[in-house]
Amino acid sequence: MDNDTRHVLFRFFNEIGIIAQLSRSAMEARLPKGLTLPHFSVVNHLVRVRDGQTPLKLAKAFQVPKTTMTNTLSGLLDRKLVEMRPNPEDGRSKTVWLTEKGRSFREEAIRSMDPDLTAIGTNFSTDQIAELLPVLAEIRAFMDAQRD
Amino acid sequence: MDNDTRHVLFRFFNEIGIIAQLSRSAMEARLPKGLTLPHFSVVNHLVRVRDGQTPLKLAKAFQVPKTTMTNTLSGLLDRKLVEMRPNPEDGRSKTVWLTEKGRSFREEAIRSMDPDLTAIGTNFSTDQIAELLPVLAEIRAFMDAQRD
DNA sequence: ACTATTTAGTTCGATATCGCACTAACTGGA
DNA sequence: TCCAGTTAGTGCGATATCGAACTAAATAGT
Repeated sequence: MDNDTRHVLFRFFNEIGIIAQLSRSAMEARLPKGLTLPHFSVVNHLVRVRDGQTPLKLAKAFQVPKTTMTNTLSGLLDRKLVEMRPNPEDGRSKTVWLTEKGRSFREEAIRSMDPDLTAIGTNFSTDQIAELLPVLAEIRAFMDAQRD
Repeated sequence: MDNDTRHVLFRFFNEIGIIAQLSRSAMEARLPKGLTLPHFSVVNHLVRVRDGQTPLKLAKAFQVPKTTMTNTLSGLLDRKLVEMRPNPEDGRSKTVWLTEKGRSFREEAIRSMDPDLTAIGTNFSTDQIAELLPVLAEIRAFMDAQRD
């Protein structure tokens, strides 16, 4: 493999990693103490997609081991942002539902992140960022398919 | 803030986060058991930039708390991939140096990642990825400046 | 020179991630 | 109707991350 190519890819993943790290800590700085990005992400996912999903399905959606999802969900349960109900279709399983508190937590969190997003939106062309999305999505999909 | 804009930015950071997660686990799958991405990154940094830096300087370069760097370095020390020497310019401080084992570890690690990088290099236009770098670097630099 | 403040690094405790192993429940084949 | 194998979720132990508090050394102000 070409040395320049390797270098480009290394830099690419390096930039990606740093931005991910910075955005994560920026988001967590806005969340109530004790809540992390995964907590928000799960609640957000339940709003955007739909609630009532099983923990395993969530673990797969976020590509984390199910033990990690168990842990994340227990934090949300402790704070009553979600609740569990039995899965009528499978006695081993559960379903995860948003509470009112969970929905308002999400809205509040999104609102609190607005200043940071606005800062980026005003300093960068949103169109330019939007143009990155297809490439990023392709790369993400490819890597996702590779992992196994 | 415009709802569409918010959505674009959310998706952007979401894609970034997923790619970071996937690339991290892909890399770690290639590393010797017990070594993580930060371990590799530090060794790689010492080769690319130069060794003999202080732990604090490394912590700042990677934007992690110094306690995290202490922990990462202790893993590298245990495996004799780096060694510490006193800092002649500051009695409180240390300097971190690569060992021969550290250098060959880095080369071996890079070699072992080649298949994965090649897969991406052949399925995507490297030029296209290279074009993303300036934008990503700008965003990274902006966010970096924001955090405080 | 002396003291207060700052700085480099570590220790400690809390929490997140995640592999392994376990239980309970479902499924498929005789 | 059994039983073997699979699947959903959890408990536990190991390690990573990181804030708070500490020690030792440097520095700044007087």
